[in-house]
Amino acid sequence: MATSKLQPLDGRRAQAARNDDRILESARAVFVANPDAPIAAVAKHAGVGISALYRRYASKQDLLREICAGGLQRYIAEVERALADSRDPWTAFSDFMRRAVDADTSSLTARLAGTFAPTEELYREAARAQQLNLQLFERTRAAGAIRTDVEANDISMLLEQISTIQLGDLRRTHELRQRYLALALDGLRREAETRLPGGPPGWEEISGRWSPLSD
Amino acid sequence: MATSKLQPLDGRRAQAARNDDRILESARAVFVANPDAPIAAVAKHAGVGISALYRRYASKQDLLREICAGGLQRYIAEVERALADSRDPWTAFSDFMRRAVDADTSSLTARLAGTFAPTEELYREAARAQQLNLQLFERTRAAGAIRTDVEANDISMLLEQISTIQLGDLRRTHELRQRYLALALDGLRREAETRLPGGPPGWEEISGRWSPLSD
DNA sequence: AGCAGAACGGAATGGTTCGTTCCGGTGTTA
DNA sequence: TAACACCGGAACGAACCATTCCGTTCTGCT
Repeated sequence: MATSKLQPLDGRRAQAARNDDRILESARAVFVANPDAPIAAVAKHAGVGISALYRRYASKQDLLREICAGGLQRYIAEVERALADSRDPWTAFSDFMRRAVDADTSSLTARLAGTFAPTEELYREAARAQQLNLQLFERTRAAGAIRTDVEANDISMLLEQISTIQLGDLRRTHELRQRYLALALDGLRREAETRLPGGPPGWEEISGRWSPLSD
Repeated sequence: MATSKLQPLDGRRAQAARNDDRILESARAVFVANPDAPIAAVAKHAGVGISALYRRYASKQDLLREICAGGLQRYIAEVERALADSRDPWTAFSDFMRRAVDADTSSLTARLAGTFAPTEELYREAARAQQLNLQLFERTRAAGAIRTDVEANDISMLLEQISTIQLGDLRRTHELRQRYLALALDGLRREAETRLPGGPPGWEEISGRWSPLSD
C-alpha cells in the first residue's frame, strides 16, 4: 500500500493516488449538487471509469458515508476553530457561520440524510458536532450577542435552510447564501419585542431523519 | 355533464364530484411532501384507483400543472388580500407572510419547478404574482418598515427557504416554519449597520428554473 | 327487467434508470 | 516477458413508474 519511496511517484501508483482525491472531490461536488445523482455522474465528473470508483468503495452507500463523514469532520474542525477564536464571541461566531456556509457541510449532513444507513461512528461524530455546536452557541449567547429566545438547534436549522439555496452557478449560489446568512445573522443578534413562536427543534427531531427512510 | 338538479346528488355522479376534490387535495398533499412521488401514491392517499386519476388528467404533468396553477392562484389571492388590507403596512405585510407560509404555496411553485413544462398561462400567472408581490413589498418598504437593502425578490427567496423546512409531522413542520418566519421577519424589519452582501436575485434567475431540466 | 355507458380498481405492460459486475486492455514491476 | 494493479466502459438485472387495459359495479332510462 504505502510506497516507501518519497519520490514524485510517476507511474500507475501516482495516478491512482491522485484519483483517490479526484474521486472524493467529485463525489462531494456531484452529490452536494444533487443528492441522488447516479454513480456514473461522479465517475464522469472525475474523468474516470466506473470501476475506478468500485475499486475504492464497495458500494454507493460506502461512498456516501465517506463523504458524509468528511463533511462532519470538516464541520467539527470549524467549530473547534471558532471555540479557539479569542476575539469577541459574536465575531468568532459569525465568522464561523460564514465558513460553515461556504464549506457547505450542511448540504452533506442534511440533504443526504436517509439515503444511506449511518454507522455507529457517524452517529457519535454527529453527536460530538452537536455538542461543540452547543458550546459555541452558549458562549456567544452568554456574551449577550444573541437574542435569548433562540436555541442552539435553531442554528443547525438555519444552516440547513441556507444550504438549500441553489440558484445559477456555484459562484452565484455562494454569494446568495452569504446574503441570506447575513440577513439571518442580523436577525439573531438583537432582542426583539416579540418572542419566537413554537419551540426549537430537539436533537431527536434533527437526527431522527438519518436512519430509516419510511415515507 | 352538469346535472340540472339541485338535489343532494347521491349516486355515481356525486361520488365522482366528491372524488374530484379528494384527488386534488391528495395530490397537493402528496406532492408537497415529496415532489417526485409516484402517481400511485396520490391514488392511494385519495383512497381511489389509478384510473380515477387518469379519467381526470391526461398525464402526470397535467395534474402537476393543475396543482401548481392552483397554488399560484392561492398565492395571488393572498397578496391581493394583503394589498387591500388597510391596517399599517407592516402588519398587513407580516400577516401576509404568515398566511403564505401556512398555505405552502412556495413548496408548490418552487419545489415542483422543472418537473413539468409550464404553460404560457402559467408563466403569465407567475409574472402577475411577481408583479403584485413587488407592489406589496414596495408599499411596505416605502412606509419605512423594511430595511432598505432588501429587495422584493428576496422575499420570494425567503419564502422558498422556509418552505424547505420539513421535520416531524405536519403540525410540527408548520410550527417550525412559523418560528423561522418570525425570526426572518424580525431580521427584515430594522435597518442594520452593515449592508447585505451580493445582490438580490433577478426575476430571470428565479423563474429560470421552470422550463427545461438540464442538470 | 334490461341495456348503454359512466366511473372505477387494480393488474399488466413497456420503457427507463441505476447499482453492480465483468471482460478485455494497458502500463508497471520484477 | 510474466504476473499484476488499475482502468474504461459495456452488459446485466432489478426496481420503479407512467400509462394502458380489462373486467366489474352502479345509474339512469326505457
